[in-house]
Amino acid sequence: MTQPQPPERLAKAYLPGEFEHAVYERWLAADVFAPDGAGSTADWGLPPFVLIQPPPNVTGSLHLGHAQRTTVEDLMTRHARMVGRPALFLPGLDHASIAAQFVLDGILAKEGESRASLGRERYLARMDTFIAETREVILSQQRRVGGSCDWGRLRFTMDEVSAKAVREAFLRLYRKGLAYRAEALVNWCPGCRTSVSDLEVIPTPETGSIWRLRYHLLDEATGQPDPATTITVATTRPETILGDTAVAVHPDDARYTALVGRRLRIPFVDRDVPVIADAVVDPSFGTGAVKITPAHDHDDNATGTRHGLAMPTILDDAARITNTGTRYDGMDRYEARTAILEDLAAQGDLEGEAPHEMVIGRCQRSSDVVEPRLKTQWFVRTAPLAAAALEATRSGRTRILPERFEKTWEHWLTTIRDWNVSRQLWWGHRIPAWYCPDGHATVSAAIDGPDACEVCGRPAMELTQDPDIFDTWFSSGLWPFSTLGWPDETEDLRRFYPGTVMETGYDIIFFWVARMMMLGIELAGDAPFETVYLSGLIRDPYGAKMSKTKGNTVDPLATIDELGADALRFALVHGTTPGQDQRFGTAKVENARNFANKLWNATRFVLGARPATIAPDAERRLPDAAHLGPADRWVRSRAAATTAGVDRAMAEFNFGEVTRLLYDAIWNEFCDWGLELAKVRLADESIPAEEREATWWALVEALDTYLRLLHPVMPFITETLWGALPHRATDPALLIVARWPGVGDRDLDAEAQVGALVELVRSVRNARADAKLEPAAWLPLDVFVEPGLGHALESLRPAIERLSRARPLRRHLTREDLHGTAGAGGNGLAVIAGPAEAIVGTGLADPAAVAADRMRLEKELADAERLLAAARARLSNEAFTAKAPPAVVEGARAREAELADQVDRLQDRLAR
RNA sequence: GGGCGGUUAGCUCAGUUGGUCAGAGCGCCUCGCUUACACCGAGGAUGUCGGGGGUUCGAGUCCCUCACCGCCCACCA
Repeated sequence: MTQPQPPERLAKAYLPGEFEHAVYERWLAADVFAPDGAGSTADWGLPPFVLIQPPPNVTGSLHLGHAQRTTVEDLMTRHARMVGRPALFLPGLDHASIAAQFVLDGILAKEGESRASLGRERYLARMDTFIAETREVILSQQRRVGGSCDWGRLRFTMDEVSAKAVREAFLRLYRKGLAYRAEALVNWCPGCRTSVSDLEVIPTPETGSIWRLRYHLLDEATGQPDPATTITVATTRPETILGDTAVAVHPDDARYTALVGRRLRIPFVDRDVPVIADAVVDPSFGTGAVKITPAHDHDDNATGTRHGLAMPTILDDAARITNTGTRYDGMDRYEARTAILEDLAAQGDLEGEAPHEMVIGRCQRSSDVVEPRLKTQWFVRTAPLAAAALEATRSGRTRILPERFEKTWEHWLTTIRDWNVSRQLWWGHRIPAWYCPDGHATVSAAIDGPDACEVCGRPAMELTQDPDIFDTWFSSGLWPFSTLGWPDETEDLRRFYPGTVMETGYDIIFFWVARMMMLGIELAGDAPFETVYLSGLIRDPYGAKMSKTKGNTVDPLATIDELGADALRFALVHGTTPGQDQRFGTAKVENARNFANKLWNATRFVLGARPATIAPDAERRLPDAAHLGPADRWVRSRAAATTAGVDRAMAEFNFGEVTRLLYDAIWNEFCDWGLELAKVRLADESIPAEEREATWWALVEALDTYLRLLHPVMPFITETLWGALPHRATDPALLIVARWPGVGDRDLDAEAQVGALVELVRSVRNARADAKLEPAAWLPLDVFVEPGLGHALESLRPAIERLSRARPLRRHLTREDLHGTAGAGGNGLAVIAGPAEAIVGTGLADPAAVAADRMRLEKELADAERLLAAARARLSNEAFTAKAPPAVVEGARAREAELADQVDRLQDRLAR
């Protein structure tokens, strides 16, 4: 460990921009981010903590969602590090093939270029230059937020380590029959010119039309259409009649029973197709007769398979009509729709049109209407993988937080369909499958591909590689182990797989989390993480999802520039609940900045209040217990209580609670009372030096504890302030690798005594404010406290005088004495605060003040009587005393006694 | 059509296993530049915890139901 640095000077004002960058540089220089770095905490013999982070898109820039994730991830990592676990927060980037291509295509379009005009090779070269520009952006932003990532282990899903893992993963899946190639219906986006997964199709409610079309049945004798016998189908997609290969009706639908088995002619293509019976048809919908287009509709495809129907494809990559031999070939799907409707109308077969509410699948990326289409693609067989993933969560091997998402998880994995992993894009991992002229497929993990066709032995030169690439999520799904060098048996893989916590937004639970689970268990032999922590989404102040197109994004960097990264981080977790969306406005960040400012100034005060008998560079000492006053003991005890609370909240992943506890403890306890009570004592030369020293050391100790506890959330300011405090010889130079505080002993006596005196001061202030007395005026205060409080009162007398602006403060040893002398005749403001009572001397008070005081006391009496009545009613209920736990009944009795006493005293006072 | 979440002070939200839990921040009102902090301090006001039932000695806290708002999943042409 490095020697502690001498205390630093703190600037008068809290200016986060002045030190955040420098602090980050110090961490980097000290090599504390790597779990095995020179400054790491890895040597304490605890198991590693591995945080798995969703790698942001390489072309992206930081939005609040990233900042929030980074904050939560980083705070867990920092906490683990301080606890002493070798903590790995591995940073990375995702190549995001479809998203990146979408961005680049947009840029190219502005230059008058396109994917097609450049060609694959030049396009990919262009992509390389593009991401070279963008990749540093997001990484530097992550640093600004304070992510304590191990930059030496930075991974990119398109780097060679990842590429090797992708090839190997696919080969292994293929060999086990878990990856297969087949012609199947896929979701085709005509805009992106690729297939997309089911998850990337967004069901969009829209108002369209539903048309009724008339098909002519064939005369059984002549085989020609019978103008008199027709069947009417309802469709929202008239253009697909060109691909119809049947009309289906429900088997029990009496209207059509006679027609089942007969044939009819599809117009324009002149195809004769059967009327079939299938229970998929809902007789109550439309006309009860459905046209079947097996190549362009998911339902119809299933129907077609059941009935062995032909499946002609009638749409090309651009969703133009093709292959029908009609005049519609070459027309766009919507042009063709219009044309076909016109033609049908012309021949009298368009029976009607009606508006229709429906749900249309649109591409998540381009918003184009997705077209179901038959295509030969690679698929991953998900059933066995999903079963294993479910087993992992059901057995508790992997825990999902918040737990309610387990239901979603279960549902999705039990109904999952095979995963289409082929994409007709260029930017991504090329599928490592080669085909020989005879159509045999050879999958190879070798970087140069196979030597020969594994079926017929044709040489490599006669083989051609599949032009398609993998779905981005295929490589992302390998992230927890591909980043560690898998499939090689690396030291990192051995140490850091499986990971500990995976944090991400609940919106990618299926896209990413499920895929990591499935692939991790199958390929790396174990579930990739112990805990899945799902964060809520950040929304704008009006509750809308933030998006660039809406222009309602908050730029985290601008916020950091203005208010500091610590404030942003604090605001992002303060008052939040796991998995719950949060609306986000700058007011929260300002509050957090104010809190940081408070902490800054509190530290400045403590440093400045150092008794002269302690050298500026003194080594940190524990206060000598014998010299501690009640307030000092209170401060220490409250720090212990806070530590215990923070530990509990951290263990429950309840980070909103962590910040709440610290905010309250630091602001409302430590600053408002701890410092105020210590202030007078520290400045009082008449108090023995050793006592003042003890007080100061107690403050330093508590502040040290709070800085440690707060460090995971507000790393920059805590590091800076901590650096300015005196340290122990055993402390490291940097807070980031300092020990997480142990839970100290509570001092309940001190808590009770100081708590009572704080209450007394509050009550006095209250009474003075109610009576509208001059706040600055020093007024005599006569006090009685119960015997147990006497010592604490005397010890804190100067502070109490100051805080309640009491001069002189006279202590009475009996209640009678207090009221008899000071409060005779009802003079002065009476204050009754539990074990303490006081009278604020107002001298010859003006009648208005006296009246106001009386009103206050009467209100207090009324409140107390009401509460007392409630308490008594409760206790007189035998069911309560019999059934409630003894501790609760005991508490109620104590409460009753207390209230009764208070009522007595108030009545007594009012009677004088 | 299923599933999940939300409905608590003017606004944004916390409220662990049911028993001083009716709270915080912002905003608002009244005071105060007291030598850490006006990015501050002292004090104050505002809620039948969405509606209705139920369980319980006791319910924002558990159960049922209804009403809105939002999200996810889903093959009705």
